[in-house]
Amino acid sequence: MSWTDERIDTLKTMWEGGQTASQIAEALGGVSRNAVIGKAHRLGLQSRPSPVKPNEPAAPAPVAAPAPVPAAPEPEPLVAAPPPPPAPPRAAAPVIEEEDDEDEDDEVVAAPAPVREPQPILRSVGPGGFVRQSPGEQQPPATPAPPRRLVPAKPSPEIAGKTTLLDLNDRICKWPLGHPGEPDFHFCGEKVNPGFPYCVAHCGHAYQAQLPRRDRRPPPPLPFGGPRVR
DNA sequence: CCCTGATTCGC
DNA sequence: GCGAATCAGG
Repeated sequence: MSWTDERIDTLKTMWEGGQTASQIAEALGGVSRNAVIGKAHRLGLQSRPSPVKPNEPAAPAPVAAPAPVPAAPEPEPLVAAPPPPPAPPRAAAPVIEEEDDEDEDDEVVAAPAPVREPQPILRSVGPGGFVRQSPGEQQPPATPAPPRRLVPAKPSPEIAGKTTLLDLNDRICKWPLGHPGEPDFHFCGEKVNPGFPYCVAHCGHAYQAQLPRRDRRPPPPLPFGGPRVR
């Protein structure tokens, strides 16, 4: 990944908006926290209350004086709807993200976490084309009116015979094929390489020796069938 | 441990 | 210019 104007812009906006380097890195995708910090400095964005460095006086302690909070937490729209000013969310499909995949999970089960998103909320789109959600912006699961009776969901025909999420266990390869949300999204399902979450073949893709940079070869194939093409 | 940003330095 | 490694504080 390179620093395109667009990405630099996102970096600036988020950095100035008070997002942490980690958050920015994740939003941008394909870069590390360090990369973000390094770039921020090179851009002259420097400074910003560092937990390590002593800070200028002047500003009254932000911690002791929390801003008045509205009685009820305002429900945040699922899709970023930042007030007029700041940059719009980056809705564009990801462009060939390199490495970095990390665990894209956790997002569903997140507990009530302290909201720490001050300003504009920029989000990225995950490898599967889904919109990422920060832990702080969970929508309490709406409790829909219970249906009159529950009918067992029948698997779509496309998925017949495929390894679905529900079929996963410790012994079968969890390498995803296709894109989450699509009707035929499924998992490899081969017998795993013992001790690994993937079969032998997919382990070959997932784990690669860390070579000196100079000697690194091709961009590793991505899980999720690669970036979505629209 | 986790997190944070700052800095260094080989590439 | 880039970012991993490292440092140092919370």
